[in-house]
Amino acid sequence: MKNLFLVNTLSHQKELFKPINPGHVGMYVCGPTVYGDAHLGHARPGVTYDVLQRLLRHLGYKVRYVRNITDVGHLEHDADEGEDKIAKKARLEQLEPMEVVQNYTLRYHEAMRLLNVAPPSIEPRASGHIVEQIGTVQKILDAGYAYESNGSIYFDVEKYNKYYRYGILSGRNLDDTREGTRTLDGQSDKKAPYDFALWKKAEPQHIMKWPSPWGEGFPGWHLECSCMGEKYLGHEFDIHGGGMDLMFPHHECEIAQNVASRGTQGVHYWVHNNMITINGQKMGKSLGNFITLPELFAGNHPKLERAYSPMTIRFFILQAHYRSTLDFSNEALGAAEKGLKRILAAYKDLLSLAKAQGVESTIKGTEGNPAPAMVYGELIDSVAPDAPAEGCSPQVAAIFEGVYEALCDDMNTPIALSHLFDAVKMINTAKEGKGALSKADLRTLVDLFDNVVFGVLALKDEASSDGGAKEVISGLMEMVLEQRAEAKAAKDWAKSDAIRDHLKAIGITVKDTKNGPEWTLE
RNA sequence: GGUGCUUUGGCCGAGUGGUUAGGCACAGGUCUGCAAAACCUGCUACAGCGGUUCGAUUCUGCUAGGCACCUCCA
Repeated sequence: MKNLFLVNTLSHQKELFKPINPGHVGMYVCGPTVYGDAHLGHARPGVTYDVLQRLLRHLGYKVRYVRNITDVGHLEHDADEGEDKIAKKARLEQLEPMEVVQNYTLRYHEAMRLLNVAPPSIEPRASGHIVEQIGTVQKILDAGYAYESNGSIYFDVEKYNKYYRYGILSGRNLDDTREGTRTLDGQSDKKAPYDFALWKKAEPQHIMKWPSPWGEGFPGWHLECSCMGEKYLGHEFDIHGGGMDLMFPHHECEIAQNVASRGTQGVHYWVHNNMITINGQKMGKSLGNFITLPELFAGNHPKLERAYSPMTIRFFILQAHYRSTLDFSNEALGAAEKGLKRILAAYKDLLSLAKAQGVESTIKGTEGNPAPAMVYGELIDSVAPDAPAEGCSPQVAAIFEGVYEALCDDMNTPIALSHLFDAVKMINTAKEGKGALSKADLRTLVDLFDNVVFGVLALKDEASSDGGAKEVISGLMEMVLEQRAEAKAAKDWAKSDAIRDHLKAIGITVKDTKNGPEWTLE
């Protein structure tokens, strides 16, 4: 099994990944708060941790991937006087809170499906784990790290910090936090401004509330991840992922809660993805500068010159390292679209070159689009081979090694892609008849594309996934191109160009090659 | 104010103490009835000023700009 290295936020260093239980990985990722459509920023962790779980599986690990849905307890503005986000949205739209949750959860799932993000093994909801959360609050109270105040329970950061370090993840100490925390107007029930709510008392008019030993209320936001992580992955588990903006206070609080309730930090590797920016600024809800995924796919947003397909978005994200910021622009997305197209076109050529030498793809799925199944446990058919096929050329072997080395080096997808583009060039050269690829080379490359491009990076050819209609179109195209060939043979250029132009207008591009015409849809 | 990160060619974006990232765009060429694609060639950058070094884009100091978190945010 190849060694995987990950940058652990706890140490700020690249560390060799060693799972708690050999061969098994428990991974928890903070999912969305479902009170609005997912935007481009949400696509980043979606894709990043999708690649991570696919990579882990491809490396031979059995993975339990938990990604939550936050459907309650997310306070707005501040933990004191705030209002539950879901409840507020429900009030505005005159809906049951769970209607809002259901609607946006389904829309989130659809956006992730389009991005070819495989569903997690478990997708727990905060509202379904109220009992567990009350239990954790009680444990923290019993341990003496929380206090009750006016029907709410707060975490006693000051006391916790006496025995442990609050700020271990984000690298700050309590004094810094003390200085930086604003003095909030209005009466607060908290002893200190940096204390955070574990359980919040619900006002009579509050619509989302549950009974508890401390009266009717709802859980604090940070609590759900502690509880659900523990419930499904155990006291300690391997990887916890999320956006960098969640590092403080969310993940910091999570660690404090874990230590206070179960005596362990709970997580071995903290992985944080960076933000997507627009004009150099973070794309975020509060800034109002976000573009939702449905808007991107449809092209209906003032900042968009046109629509961009889900795979373009996925490729765009993969072209940057997950820990770097990534700046949105129409130009960058256009470039991503072309690059992706180039890789997919090369794969088709690779398959025909390979077929000529009796080498076939071993991946299930339709030819030219072996998109892996979206079913848990069936993401990737094969485990990463240790070496390229016996007898392959040094150049191809170098690509093989380079791709896996990059992926295992803190998921360096841009470097992996750069090696794959080297392969693209080799394939194109071979197609031109200017270079030859041996049977072993072809075997190595086909496997590499199947395993990495379609398996781990999970790109897919969106155009050729129409199923039944595809065969009808193929038949029609054969007929049309025959007509055009006749026109060409008679040197009736006007007619042959007219056919080509007409096809182009309906989204079919025809290219004349040495081996006859080729066509692609969209 | 506190903490941390960052500044790469027309754009996006990797990386390194001395050797080509890659993609997109652009220019010239090959091929083609034309077009497209592909291939070949060219474009060779690392904010500014010092320091360490035989040598720094890469280490270090300062300056300037940018960003993130400290409040909800992926």
